[in-house]
Amino acid sequence: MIEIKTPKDFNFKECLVFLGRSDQELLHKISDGYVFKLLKVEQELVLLKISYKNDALQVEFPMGNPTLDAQKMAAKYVVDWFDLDRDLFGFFEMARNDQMLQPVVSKYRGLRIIGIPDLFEALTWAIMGQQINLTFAYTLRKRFVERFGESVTFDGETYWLYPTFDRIAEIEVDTLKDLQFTARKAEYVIGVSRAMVNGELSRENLLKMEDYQQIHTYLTKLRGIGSWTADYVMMKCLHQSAAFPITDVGLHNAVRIQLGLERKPTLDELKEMAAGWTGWEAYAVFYLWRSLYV
DNA sequence: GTCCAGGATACTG
DNA sequence: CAGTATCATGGA
Repeated sequence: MIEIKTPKDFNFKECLVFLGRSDQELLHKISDGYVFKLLKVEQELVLLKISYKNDALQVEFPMGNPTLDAQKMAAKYVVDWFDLDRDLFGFFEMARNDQMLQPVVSKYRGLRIIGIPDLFEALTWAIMGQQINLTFAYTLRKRFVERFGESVTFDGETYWLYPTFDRIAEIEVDTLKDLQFTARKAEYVIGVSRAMVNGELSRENLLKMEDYQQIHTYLTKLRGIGSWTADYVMMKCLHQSAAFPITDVGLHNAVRIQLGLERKPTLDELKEMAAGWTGWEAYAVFYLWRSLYV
């Protein structure tokens, strides 16, 4: 077992609410306060059993202890997944004086952006979610994972890995259409896979840029990646706290509900509301999304 | 049956 | 350049 110290403002229960938002989720399981997550590190399958105790995440390895290197990689994944390296003080200070964020932040304080550390997963999940409702997006993802992902069954439970880009790079559009992807989405997903096989597109390369605008411009040049998808990926995978998917329908609904509006806010109204969020847009959006899950 | 979903692109005037 | 059609299915 390893122990990962959590920062001062960390609320595991709130993170669990987010992780448990879909009953079609198969990339992790939540049971009795534990999160189970299968990873492949250093060529070995590693099952994590994560809980929270004594201001730390406790990570157990039910399938047996992996090598020390693999344990380190797993710990890195967890830090990344729960955004543990971030100091949220600035966000809370900003939100304190924001009429819309204040109640949301006080309600869910300690929630962190639950990320998607794998770039391929972040990009393709975002593509799957374009234009359709979340329920159907999860249906698509479930089929995608069950068809192309690797799995292991342990103690009566089956755990899945997200498919890899080299696997998807070699399939055809029609194969994804069978899973009810639109032809366009199938092309986008396969296109992204092939760009990653080339090595031109990688998380490492994107993180080297370390400038919001440069990453955004690079991503939106890829077919199927518009502004919303670029911001979503920067927010969920690249730790860009200034990423702002301002056209997001979920954001619009959350704002409408928070402000008691009968209609959705306009783009100009959103820009005005968010004027003070500078540098914390991603967290503002994530907390507003959280407000939609009861 | 109608309308809208965690949008993006191709086409039209 | 802005506006419109298309995708393709599920859930309310």
